[in-house]
Amino acid sequence: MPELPEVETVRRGLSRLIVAKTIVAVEHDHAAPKSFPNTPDDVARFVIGAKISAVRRRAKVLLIELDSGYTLVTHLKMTGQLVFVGAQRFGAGHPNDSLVGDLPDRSTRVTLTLATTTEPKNIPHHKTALAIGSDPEQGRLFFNDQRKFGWMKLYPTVEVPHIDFMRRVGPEPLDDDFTAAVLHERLQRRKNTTIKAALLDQTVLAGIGNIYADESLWAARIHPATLVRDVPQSAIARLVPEMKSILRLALEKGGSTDRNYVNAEGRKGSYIDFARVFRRENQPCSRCGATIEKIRVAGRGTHVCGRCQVQ
DNA sequence: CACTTGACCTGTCCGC
DNA sequence: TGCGGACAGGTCAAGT
Repeated sequence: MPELPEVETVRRGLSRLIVAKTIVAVEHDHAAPKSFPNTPDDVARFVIGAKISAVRRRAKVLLIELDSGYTLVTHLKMTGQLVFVGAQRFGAGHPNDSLVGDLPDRSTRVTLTLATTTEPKNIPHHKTALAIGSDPEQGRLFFNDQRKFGWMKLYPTVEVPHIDFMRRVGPEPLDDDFTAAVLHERLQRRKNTTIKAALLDQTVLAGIGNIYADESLWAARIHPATLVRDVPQSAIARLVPEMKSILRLALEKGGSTDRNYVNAEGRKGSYIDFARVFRRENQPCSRCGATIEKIRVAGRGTHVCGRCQVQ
């Protein structure tokens, strides 16, 4: 469920909370090796003692860039969370809009302990933790994931653009040069599938998942089950600006918390309160008053107004 | 190549 | 109250 607005919200939070901090220890759940597949040796050499230089995003992928020349590439998939807990908050209470209790919990896959330190990196390879002398621990970054679909993986930074997913992924919908003409062109390869399946295809465009596909198609009055070849260009011309404004509003609201999405501080997003169709089955359509239905399109639960979204 | 379906997981909800 | 099964959906692999 973390889609573009959720992942971007996490990125912004992490940018503020963890950049310029040094990773002094790494723990991970050995029972879930796919969550963090790197070897202890690589972790000791390229993660421990490295400083976080930037946090970037491409599509739904987060890139935690280290000054060691390596990047922690992270995909939250459906139930992943990246939550920073500052040292001052250990043992403190939790805010009302928080979804996470004391961490780590049983969903925790990876824990990065962070500190502010200027010590030179001279770390024996066999060490898994860096002695930091009197430098205070600044907090911990927890990668939690109930369903274990998500992962965090270390790549050389220069190789990140060559990862299969990165090479194939489509344009960012919020970029200024993403226009209806661009989407129309990208859709040519998926003429015989439904418009919803095409929007979910990350090689067509980046960052759209089930929530924002349904919301965008409602806004543009396009039925999700319409075949791409039957979607008129005028409808694509409506879709692109609607999608952009929905994604911008979702960013403003800190994303959508449907199940367990939280931002880098463990707090929920509130876009779902503004959603027009998502999770609103059996409620009246805010545009035409007909009852919103939940159907199945592209193998996904799909929310649609059967009256004002035309096929 | 285009397209669809199943697998990966665990927590929650529904019906019995 | 317990329990089996359906369901949730991002992406990749395998199938048609």
